[in-house]
Amino acid sequence: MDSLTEENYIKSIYALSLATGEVFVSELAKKLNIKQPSVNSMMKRLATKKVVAYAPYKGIRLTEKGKKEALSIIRRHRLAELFLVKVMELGWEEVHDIAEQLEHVDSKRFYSRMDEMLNFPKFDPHGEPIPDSNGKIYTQKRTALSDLVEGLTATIAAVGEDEKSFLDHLNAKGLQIGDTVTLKKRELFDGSVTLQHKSKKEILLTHQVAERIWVE
Amino acid sequence: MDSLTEENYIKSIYALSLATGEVFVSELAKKLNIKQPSVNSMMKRLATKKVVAYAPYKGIRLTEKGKKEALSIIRRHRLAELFLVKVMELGWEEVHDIAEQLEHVDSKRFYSRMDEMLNFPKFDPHGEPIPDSNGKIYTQKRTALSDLVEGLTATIAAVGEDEKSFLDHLNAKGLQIGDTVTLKKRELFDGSVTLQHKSKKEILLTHQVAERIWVE
DNA sequence: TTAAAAAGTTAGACTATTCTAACAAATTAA
DNA sequence: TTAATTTGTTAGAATAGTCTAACTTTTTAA
Ligand SMILES: [Mn+2]
Ligand SMILES: [Mn+2]
Ligand SMILES: [Mn+2]
Ligand SMILES: [Mn+2]
Repeated sequence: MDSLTEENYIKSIYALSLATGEVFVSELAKKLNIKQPSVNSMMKRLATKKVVAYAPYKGIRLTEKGKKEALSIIRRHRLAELFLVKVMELGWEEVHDIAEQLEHVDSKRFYSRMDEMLNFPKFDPHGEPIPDSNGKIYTQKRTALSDLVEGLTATIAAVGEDEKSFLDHLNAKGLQIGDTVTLKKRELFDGSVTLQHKSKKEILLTHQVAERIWVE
Repeated sequence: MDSLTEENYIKSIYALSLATGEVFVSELAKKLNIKQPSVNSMMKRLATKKVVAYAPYKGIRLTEKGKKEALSIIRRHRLAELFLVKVMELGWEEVHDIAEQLEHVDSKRFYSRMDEMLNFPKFDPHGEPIPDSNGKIYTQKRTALSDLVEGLTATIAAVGEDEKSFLDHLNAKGLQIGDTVTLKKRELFDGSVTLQHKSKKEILLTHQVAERIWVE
């Protein structure tokens, strides 16, 4: 079994390698807020455990075993987040930090009961897909709200971040998963967008925020 | 803040010192399944943190601060166990191991929501009192089923152990918290007892089992 | 194609936990 | 009240994680 620390490394490697399949020591170090030499020695350890493929000066990539483990951790994290929102009625902005801890709980029963109580859900409270128990995960290219064509209407499907500060911001703007928005105007100068919201209100979002909202 | 390891020491010290107020290095070592020198060095550390009062060759005792921390951990453990049984519908025999992990989750919200959902419960699934958020805990002398006078009828209030193997045994015997039993006969030879159960069945328990069941 | 700059490694050190071996104090038994 | 036996402590070592300092390789820019 992996330690909590190892699980966190694996999860981060998975997230960072989604785009290109590989990650660099420097990226991992920044993401985990630790120094490069620490990452370097952990990679040697994970390589010994056959979780990553790693050769000096080359990028890091998860092995099939490593991917399986990553998806299992992500499954637990997202299932926990949804449970906290649906069953325990916490806000979508306060569940990530708790799920960071619950994802390391070692108990098949705990998670299978969550899964049952939530009726085998497919998405977490932030719209992210929940891998199934075999590690299969729903994926499809998504459109960022910042790239939506002017004049078009779309539905908010997911948010690309679940940090409290970002979600507090969306709460303040009155935006939620499932909301329908129409892109009224995109400023050429700074990429900020003005939305027409179902609430009839016009909402202004900076590019930084709009690019973290996925629509379909 | 205390580490998970420190929390486990504190909880064990509390449990072992209930009777006399103090614990010995050897007892703690046995309970935690670690060697005496490890306990010794941890006691030095906890003494520095003012969690225990400790002098070489003298017993260990929790300070007021240590007791508060112990009760807070026990509260989280028991709240979690009850939540797992009442909300997640797990069996009383399978919740202890999960609660051992959940008790270390650092989140006021998580526990206050459990408390609310359970309507501020006073007892856990094993009949043990749940300390309130100020650390107050209900206590009263209890009678062991093994000490019940022959012929008397009583109600099972709690079980003194929540290990799966013990609870599986009670499940097999058909005994639960709240059940009314009459002590039909106590064998002088081995202290085993025969009960008349509400289910009309007669149940035979060894002394070892009967002394771990509290009645009132 | 050199010279910076960036990225990655090694070496050595430190904290948290725990262990074994060896020694000391306290308790128990003869 | 000696001699065992039990309990507790010290010393020294090991593993998991991390860090800083000092290189080494790669990459980027000039
Ligand atoms: Mn999350
Ligand atoms: Mn999420
Ligand atoms: Mn328990
Ligand atoms: Mn219990």
